[in-house]
Amino acid sequence: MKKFLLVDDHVVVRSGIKILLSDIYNPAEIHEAMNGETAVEKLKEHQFDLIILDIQMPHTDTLGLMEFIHIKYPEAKVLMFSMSAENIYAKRFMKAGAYGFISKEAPLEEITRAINIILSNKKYVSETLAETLAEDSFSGKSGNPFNELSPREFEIVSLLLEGKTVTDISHSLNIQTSTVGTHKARLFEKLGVTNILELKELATTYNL
Amino acid sequence: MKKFLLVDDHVVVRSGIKILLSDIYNPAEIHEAMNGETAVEKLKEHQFDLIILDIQMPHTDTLGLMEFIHIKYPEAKVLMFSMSAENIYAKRFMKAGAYGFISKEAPLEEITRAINIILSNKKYVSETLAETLAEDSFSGKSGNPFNELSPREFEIVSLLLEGKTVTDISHSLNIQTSTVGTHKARLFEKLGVTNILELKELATTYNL
DNA sequence: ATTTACAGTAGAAAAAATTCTACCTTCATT
DNA sequence: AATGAAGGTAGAATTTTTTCTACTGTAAAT
Repeated sequence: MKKFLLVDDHVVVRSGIKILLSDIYNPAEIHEAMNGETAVEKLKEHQFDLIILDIQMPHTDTLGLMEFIHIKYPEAKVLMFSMSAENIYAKRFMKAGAYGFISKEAPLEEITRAINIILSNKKYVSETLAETLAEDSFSGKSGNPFNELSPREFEIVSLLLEGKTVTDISHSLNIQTSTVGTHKARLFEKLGVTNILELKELATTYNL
Repeated sequence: MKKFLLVDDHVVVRSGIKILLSDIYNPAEIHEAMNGETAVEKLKEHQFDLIILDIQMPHTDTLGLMEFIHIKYPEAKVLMFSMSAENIYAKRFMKAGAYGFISKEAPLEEITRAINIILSNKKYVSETLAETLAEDSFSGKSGNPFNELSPREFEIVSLLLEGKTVTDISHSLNIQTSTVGTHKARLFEKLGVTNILELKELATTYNL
């Protein structure tokens, strides 16, 4: 009998996945956790075949949890479940050892397919995500994306995250606004973000 | 037999509510819609006892939909379902004619209770929300600064928080960028913030 | 009935940010 | 020694945002 762990803070979502799961695997042993803490407890008690992990939960560092599971319980396969579609974090979760990444908006069949693929020990990623991943597996990038930044870019990203404007920065660094602008554009490109809010979010996940 | 309509873009959420519902009312006729458009079609075809409406759906103006239902089908009672807890939107939806407002984080019993109360023709609000509503119905100020915003300002603040630029907003709202700029400046002033990151922080504090 | 307050709008001017191109360095690789 | 990639810089042109002023309608208040 397959053992599952659902980690999500919403009852209705857990219930929904539960029936989906018991439609595919019957009988199935399904455990639930509504936060990271409970999830860790459950992990101590059982050995799961599949963990379905919601990406956004209050008071929970999901990326950290993902890494923890990968290191401590490498045999447990994790499917990340995200509210928003192709989430900017997908890549990072895959690198942290997730077996799959899927959006809650996905049709039922795709979710089912993802679960089946993972249970047969293969990784699941959507087509679009697969492309993105393939792209930089060549360039061998890994780990914290902020490490890719040059010293100057890092300096600027820090000021940007403090709410400083391009002009502020150009003054305190005694360079032209266009120079700051160039750095900013390059670092946005490197980090794969398109605006300051996304940058902030990314920085938060890497607790910068 | 009771007739229900579930409006939510996530399959798993709909499934979750569905089993919850059929636990309480059996038999029950349950219809589903994954966006506003489909919901409107369903409304033409059936007369529902209860509509459960997710507050955040892409490509859907849920507040507008709520108002539409209230005007066009005043006998249909709507329970708003929100991802985040005591959400700043709650009040607006209640004013737009919703019969209840509940968080997806709420325990099962509370969701059940909410549904039952509404089906017996009474309004349901959580204790904390009830307080908030009572509070500023006679004493002007409430703690939440977002309540000071005008409808238009609120609309704009939401888009800003999604990372939309002033120009984006001016297009989607069909107004001048200078107009959006004015709204933005006024709302920054009202909220006491000076940049988008502070705005985001404030919004997070108030669970928006 | 008149005033006052607020919300929504925008034109014009000014300021800020972005984009594009390009010029130096430095440093590693062939 | 030569080539090339990457980092830091900026001028110029362009686009976007901000600021300031001001007109309008509606709703509450005197």
